[in-house]
Amino acid sequence: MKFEIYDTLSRRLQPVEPANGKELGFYCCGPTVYSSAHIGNFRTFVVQDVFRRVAELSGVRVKHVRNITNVDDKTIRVSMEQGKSLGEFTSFWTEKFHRDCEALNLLIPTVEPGAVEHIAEQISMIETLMEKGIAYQAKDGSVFFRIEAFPEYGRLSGVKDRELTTETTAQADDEYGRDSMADFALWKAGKPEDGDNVWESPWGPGRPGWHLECSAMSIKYLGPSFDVHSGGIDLAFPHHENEIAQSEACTGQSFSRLWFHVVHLMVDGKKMSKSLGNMYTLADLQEKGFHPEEVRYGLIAGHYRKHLNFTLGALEAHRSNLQRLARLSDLVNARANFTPPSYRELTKSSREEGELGRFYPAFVALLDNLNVPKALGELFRVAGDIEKHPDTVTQEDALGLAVVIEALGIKLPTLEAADIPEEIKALAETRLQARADKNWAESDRLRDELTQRGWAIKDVAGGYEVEPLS
RNA sequence: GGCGUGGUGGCAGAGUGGUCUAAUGCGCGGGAUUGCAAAUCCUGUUACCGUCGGUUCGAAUCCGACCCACGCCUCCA
Repeated sequence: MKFEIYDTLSRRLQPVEPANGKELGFYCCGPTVYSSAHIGNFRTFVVQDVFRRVAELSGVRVKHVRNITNVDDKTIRVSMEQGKSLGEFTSFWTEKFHRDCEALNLLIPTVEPGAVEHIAEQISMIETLMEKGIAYQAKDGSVFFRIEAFPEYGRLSGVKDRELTTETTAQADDEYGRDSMADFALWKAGKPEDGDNVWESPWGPGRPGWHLECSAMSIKYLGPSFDVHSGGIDLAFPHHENEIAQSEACTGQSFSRLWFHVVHLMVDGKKMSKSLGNMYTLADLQEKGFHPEEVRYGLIAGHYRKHLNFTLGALEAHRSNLQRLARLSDLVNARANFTPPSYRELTKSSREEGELGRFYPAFVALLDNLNVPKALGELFRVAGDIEKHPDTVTQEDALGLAVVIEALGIKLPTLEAADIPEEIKALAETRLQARADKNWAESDRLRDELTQRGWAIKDVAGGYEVEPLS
């Protein structure tokens, strides 16, 4: 079975394989670093991470490029409001983003270029487009891409003749002096409110348009024509449409071969929005006592091409699933006398049927357009069999489980005891004695006290186990 | 208005012509265990698949209409 993904461009499943036969060029539109990314943003990044893992575990080498948008209207505006330099401001949020990525067990991209470090490349693309007569400078000094000059425009999103259909176009012609309202900015002329955040260019001081950075950086690191480009569904139009137009017009070659888009996350059945107060960040959820692994599980638990309804209740359910998987993994590895190889090690070969034992169907579900829910179903179905008949575990089962868990990027909770503070230990010991004395009232009182202090106690044969309540 | 996606049990979420009275997880019921719990284990939990028609020997799965929800339509993943 080959890895296939639904391609927005051709509107059908397409095999995921490198055109050059060696390495898959994979570009993801990264975050704009002006605040904490929210879980909706992370749904996209986590799905892209699973995509990469599945590709690598099926034997495809991946060059993963994900940009950081560290110069745009918002980063400039907010940094100015806070009286910080753009660099200082965006570094802060970039680091925050990296910490969240790590917590969510995202693989680090092969290259993570920042827009502001690639202004020269962007200017060079604009120059080419100017030479070809596809770009023009408007009266306010900005440079625009002439959509008329690119007849293919609209292929990805199916949007055509947009100026006739949008309401916003009817009003407000020409604040910038564009030839057509549909034309988009390649270079934005500097304005007084931009402060020092302007760069020199042949068209005067200003900054690159947002769409351009992805074209410039993907072409720089993956070449004019590469394999896969991905982002949130909202980016399909206009961002990706514009990327295709400017890139292909500039290089004369076809841009990304495949496109896959991740559908938006809903929270409690509604679109996330500031006014509804349901725009969770990872930190928000951690404050509520949830672990990043549970959040990751929640973000992949629905198929990426459908709305995912994210709820706190579901998050609680995931905790027990993760614990069950951890127990299963221990059981399987012990039975098969198997030590799970590292992720790196696992990606060194492709996966054939038979090699993954009973977990092969779960992996196949992932190869089939990243069907994570189906994969989880298959995973738990086999889990049930194994729990009932542990003696049937094989080497292949053990490898299969390891591969599937790595493909999903699931970090299993450790089953070992956490560090227990002395006073908690003392309470537990006292309770053990009370139980030995059959002093149930005292024993229950001590259990309540432990609970109040945030610890759960379980009685096991001849002793107890304590663990932090989460 | 244009383009697009989806409506499956208490919740989440697979399933795209027959083995579907529909996977899986959570929840819930019963039992074992426990001083009582928790955790764990066993066991049960019969959704007719938005509505109405149509095609077919046969549809959750195909077609049509309608209802509803959601997304994109200039910088929001």
